[in-house]
Amino acid sequence: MVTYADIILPVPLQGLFTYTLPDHLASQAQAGCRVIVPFGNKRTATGIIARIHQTPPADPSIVVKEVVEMVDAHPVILPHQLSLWQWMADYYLCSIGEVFKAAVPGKLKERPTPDPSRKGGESSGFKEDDTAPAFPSLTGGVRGGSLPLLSPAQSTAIDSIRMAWREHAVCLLHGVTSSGKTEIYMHLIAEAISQGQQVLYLLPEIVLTSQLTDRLQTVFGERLGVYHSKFTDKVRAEVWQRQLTSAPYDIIVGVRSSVFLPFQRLGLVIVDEEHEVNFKQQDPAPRYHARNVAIMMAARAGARVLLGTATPSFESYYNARTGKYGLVRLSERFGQVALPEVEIVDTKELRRKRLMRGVFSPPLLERMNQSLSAGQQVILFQNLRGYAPHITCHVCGWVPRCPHCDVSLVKHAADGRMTCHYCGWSTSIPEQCPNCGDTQLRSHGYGTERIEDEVRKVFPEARVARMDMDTTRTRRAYEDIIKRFARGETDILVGTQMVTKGLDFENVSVVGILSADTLLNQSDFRAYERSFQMLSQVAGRAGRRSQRGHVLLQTMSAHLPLLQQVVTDDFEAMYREQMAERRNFAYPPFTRLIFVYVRHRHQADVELLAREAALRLRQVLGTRVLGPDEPPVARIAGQYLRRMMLKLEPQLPLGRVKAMLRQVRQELLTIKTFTSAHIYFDVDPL
DNA sequence: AGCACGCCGACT
DNA sequence: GTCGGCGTGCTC
Repeated sequence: MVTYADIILPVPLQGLFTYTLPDHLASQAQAGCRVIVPFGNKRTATGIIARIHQTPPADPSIVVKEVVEMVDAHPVILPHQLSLWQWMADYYLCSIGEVFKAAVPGKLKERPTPDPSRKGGESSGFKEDDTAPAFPSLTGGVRGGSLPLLSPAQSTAIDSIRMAWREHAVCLLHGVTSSGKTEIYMHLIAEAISQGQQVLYLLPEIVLTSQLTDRLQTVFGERLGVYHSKFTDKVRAEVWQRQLTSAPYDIIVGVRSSVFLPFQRLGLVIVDEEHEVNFKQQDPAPRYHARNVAIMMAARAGARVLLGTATPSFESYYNARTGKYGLVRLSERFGQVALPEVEIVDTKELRRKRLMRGVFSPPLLERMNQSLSAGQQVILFQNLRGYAPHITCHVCGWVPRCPHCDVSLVKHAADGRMTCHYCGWSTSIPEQCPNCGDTQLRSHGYGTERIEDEVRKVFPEARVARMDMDTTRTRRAYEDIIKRFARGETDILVGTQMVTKGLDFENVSVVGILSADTLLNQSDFRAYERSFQMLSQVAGRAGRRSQRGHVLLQTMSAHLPLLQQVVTDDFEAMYREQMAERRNFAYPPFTRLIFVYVRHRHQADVELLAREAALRLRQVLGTRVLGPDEPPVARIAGQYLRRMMLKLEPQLPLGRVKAMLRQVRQELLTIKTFTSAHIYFDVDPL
């Protein structure tokens, strides 16, 4: 009898590919093992066996090829992972091959170079990589330190969490800033591993600094593994392989992609900062939400889930309030840290009175001066990197734009270039206007680089550092900035969102939000939810243990009710108000959204395709289809984009809708003029 | 997504 | 004459 294997290949094509397994390979082949197969014209690819069976493909026109080589003697993808991959492909409307691509470190997808010390075809796995393998950056912690002591409020919270888990797989921990969620996590982790279970601790990229990992390593020592996107692919592949051995890490602290790691006895998943938008992968496919994938993964393993945050996402809070998740509150600040005082600064008024000094208002300058002269530190938040978001010619009004995208170029003074923040294209800043030849090119608006400049002018004595994507290219640079600030070697830290996330600095007494307006003026329905989250988080950086901090929130819309809610740290009021809006306008969590994107290199074709797609979708979904319209940036890297929004009420059979979407895409792409187009979906977009 | 094939334009 | 642009089709 012929043995067939259905193989997952790293391509954006629907479905699996069937190959025959020659007898000498069939005996050792298992689902989850890697294989080398011929694919396409004289190409070979590394794939994963999804299934082994005896049924030839139904389509007689398919010429079945043979598996060339087995890479692994034992599976590198476990059965529950394969099942999770399939769920992701179905739910997020992508191919399982795309999930494979995102899930597995590059090293494991390459054809392995023959290892001279072993026989071919057995190069997989880990040498049991006898002695405990050396993981240079990961070990070296104190082995088995002691757990932190808990306050009564924290102990009560832990009891409530355990209680909630009796009824719900998922529990949301709504704990105000500085309430000490991390200590709670540590106790729950210790409890899980003492029962022989493994723990996954998910964090948004930016919070995963040595500040936290050092602390965890002090307690958990070598049982802790770290999975960070700033580690090399090699290290990530090693962590993966180690998780397959009989001595895996008990705890993995990691970013979004660590939900893909193999766990053999997962008992607990912690998603810290669960509201964080970075948990959602934007591009490329799979456009997945790591929190939701983690919940699905935990369900497969029978593990409990704890979602922690000071500002819950509406989705999670709604799930908790409606009884789908357990809900535990922690409203007491650890060590009686005072809530920072948030002061709204009306820059519109101050500008009118000509009292602004560049981007700085008098109250902000005053607080900064006080703080600096008391030997304390200041954080300044500006949500844009670079020097200035626009340059214009003072004479003719010319604005440099990206030749490939529909955006203007951002001036970066450090390298004298102007750069597209979408495709990365850049060119040197011209000496004179290419349009009229004048020499007066002017900068408009402020990025972090320019803020840093201004700060140095106003506070020439202060030691200033900047933290954004430009200054933290390497993990080293990133850690250095944080460490220097933590040691008090920096007085003022200027930065993008990076400075807002979970970094605890004892000596920060003033936080300045230079302009909340770009945040507040975003045009989508989540603008206020997001603004509240971000503003509360920045505010939380001010004044920890010993003193009450001051937050100065500069804005031109000083009278927005949302800002009062930030001042009083009133999440409930914000939630109630915004939920009323969501209900009225049928937005999540009252509906599910799917964005349908079409992309083409010709503008005329993309419009034609978008119109045709909308027409066909409306035949089935009617008024649930909105658009097509232009997304905020309607051309990226030379490709034109259009977008439709599907608003689906919860009662709608989602499986059938998704099958229809796949079908419509399929049909549209077979039309001659659209064959070179792209149609893709963003399920639960953020 | 890759990759090969095949068909027109402006070069040595 | 031919190098190379990209439009098209295919991958078990």
